[in-house]
Amino acid sequence: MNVTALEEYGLRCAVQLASLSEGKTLSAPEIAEREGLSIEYVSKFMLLLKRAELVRTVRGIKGGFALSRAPGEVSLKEVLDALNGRKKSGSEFCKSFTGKSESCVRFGSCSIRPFWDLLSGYVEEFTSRMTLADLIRPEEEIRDKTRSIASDHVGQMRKGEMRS
Amino acid sequence: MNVTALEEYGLRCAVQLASLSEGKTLSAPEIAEREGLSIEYVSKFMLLLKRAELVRTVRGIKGGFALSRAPGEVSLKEVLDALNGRKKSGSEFCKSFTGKSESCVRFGSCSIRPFWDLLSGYVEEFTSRMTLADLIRPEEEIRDKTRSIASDHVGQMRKGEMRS
DNA sequence: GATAATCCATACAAAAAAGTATTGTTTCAA
DNA sequence: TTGAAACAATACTTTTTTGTATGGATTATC
Repeated sequence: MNVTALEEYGLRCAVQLASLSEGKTLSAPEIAEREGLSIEYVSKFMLLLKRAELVRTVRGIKGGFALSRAPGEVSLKEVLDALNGRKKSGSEFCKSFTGKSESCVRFGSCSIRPFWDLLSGYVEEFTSRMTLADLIRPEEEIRDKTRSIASDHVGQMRKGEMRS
Repeated sequence: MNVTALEEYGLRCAVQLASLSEGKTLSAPEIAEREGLSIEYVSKFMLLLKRAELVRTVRGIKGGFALSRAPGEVSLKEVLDALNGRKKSGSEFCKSFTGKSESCVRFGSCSIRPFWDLLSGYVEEFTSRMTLADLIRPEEEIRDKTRSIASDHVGQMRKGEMRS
């Protein structure tokens, strides 16, 4: 259960853009410098984010990258999904669920499915509600928001219980 | 943010052992059959679990594997850690924290560290408290326990707030 | 325009993960 | 005591991920 390089570095690059003032852009060399990554590698991430339309670009000399939406409107889940290029994310946590049911040996009665579903449910909610804007705020505030999300999640599980 | 093959398949094999009655063992061919995996592959997982002393083995014909402790005493975190062989797990979620601080470009002020820490804190708590015995109980009960863990987690974050 | 700095795209190389094969050791049972 | 079935260990192959290199397109500036 780990974070891929693409996710980690790509997200960090996206955060760099979040603290950019309106109208400005940041070039790949600048981002690479700030994050200690190669320019080529950064370019690769940014291309993925651009294709997902999370980032807009200005070409030519003096060009660069900027978020195409306000940082508060971009969830971490969107960024992570874009970087993973639609392979697997969020609730599609486990290999037992690659889309086709044959990929899961005991699709109907997978011993670990309930576990994954419950864990990934939280992860998905957390990443969906946390935005790029949140990441550039003081740690204390990130913590507050996390508590709020976790608290809501408990509430949702209670509702689910009643429904059943 | 994905689950490795080792984690998924290895955990499923461990769960097979959890529903085994006292004194019995399950052979690699049997586990492989039940999980739809190759015998060689299953053997690989089991070796890791044995080395972590989570599993005991009986050699020779009629041999096999069994949990070395009661299923309720084996946390999923222990199993997952054993399968990952001490690479990275739990709170050491992100690549920025591979042990040596140089591996993180901006160690003191990593933009995504607070986020990872908060998310992985939940994951760690969840996997630490959930046991192999839990996974073979009805989904409803797994859900109940999850809610309980999540609820405690919110409480702990509140305490953390007061402390600061 | 020419030039330089940038994005764009894809191809390539290296490393890690996933999965298989093989060889050896143990032990039951005929 | 011999054969078969199982664990033990490691080597090997394939696939995926990670990271680099290269060639082209775009545009500000001189």
